[in-house]
Amino acid sequence: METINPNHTTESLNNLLLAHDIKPTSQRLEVARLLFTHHKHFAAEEIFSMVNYRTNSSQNSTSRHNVRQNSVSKATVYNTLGLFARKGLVREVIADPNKVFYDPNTRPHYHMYDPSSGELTDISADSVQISGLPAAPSGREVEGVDIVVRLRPLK
Amino acid sequence: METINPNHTTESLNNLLLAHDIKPTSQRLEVARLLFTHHKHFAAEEIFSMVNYRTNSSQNSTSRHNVRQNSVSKATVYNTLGLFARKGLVREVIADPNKVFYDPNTRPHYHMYDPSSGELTDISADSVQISGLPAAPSGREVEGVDIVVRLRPLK
DNA sequence: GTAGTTGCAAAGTGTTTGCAGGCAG
DNA sequence: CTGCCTGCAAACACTTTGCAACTAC
Repeated sequence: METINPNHTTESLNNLLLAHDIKPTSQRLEVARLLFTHHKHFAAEEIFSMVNYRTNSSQNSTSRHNVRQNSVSKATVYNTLGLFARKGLVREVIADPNKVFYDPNTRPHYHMYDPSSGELTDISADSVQISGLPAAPSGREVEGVDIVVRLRPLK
Repeated sequence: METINPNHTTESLNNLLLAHDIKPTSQRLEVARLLFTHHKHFAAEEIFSMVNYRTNSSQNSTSRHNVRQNSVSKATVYNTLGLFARKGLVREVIADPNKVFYDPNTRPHYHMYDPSSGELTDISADSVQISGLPAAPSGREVEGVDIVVRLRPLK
């Protein structure tokens, strides 16, 4: 289900952050790497534990840019994710009342969610047509339209 | 914004609960009354405080069915709302990561949410057309499709 | 130096649970 | 009597905050 995209070098992640007006610190790069090398939606707690209890397999031996920090504090993970979301690098997905998912895909698309497995998958916006949604009331504008197809196990 | 529908007598609420296989206790009737006499979406905490810090204006003098309890505990409010949702009396709306809204309208419809005001309003399903959503993966079925039009204040 | 960043622990918020007592059939 | 219902307080999960130490330009 989860695929790895190895096309993100530390260099390109660096540029990605800079392009979004985010100063690339080693912690932020750690979090960004997780988000952008896995095609998957993560909750903050998952990111926190992945960053801390896992040694990244690639470029662990001869990385010359930074001393690899094996830990990013919880506060920093949350702050970083909030920052990424504010800067438009990732998108928050509200599908489960218990946690926010962070989605590295910021282009319009929708989601399918299975609460029983916690699995959240993308639905491409290309095939989906919606019409007839009302306009925003005065003084406000539409920020986005979220669609969540909610699944349950077959009886 | 909020309208009162006085058409729910204690009697009809009683039948409503019974029809949904819920034993009508005085606490459950309190919660049901709140949900069904206001055309509004409530969060659990709101219901908790409304039930406890407000005297219901109607039928306070000569109600002969139950001694009016001026308080419903927090646990009971949450248990009751969970029960109502499980039994299909109300619907949970996941629009805000901080709280679950309970919607007395269980027929298909969508929502518009303004996080800055906390206001959640209905969008009738009649006018909205969606097509192209993928089928559920094997072993699962679609429980429902949630659409949330997310608003923000105009700049 | 100065401003932004980090980590820790503590606090906070919404929600759930364990359990003893209560009430209804 | 028996089983469900209730209320309290404690526990919980996720997230935010205050603050002192740190780092980079």
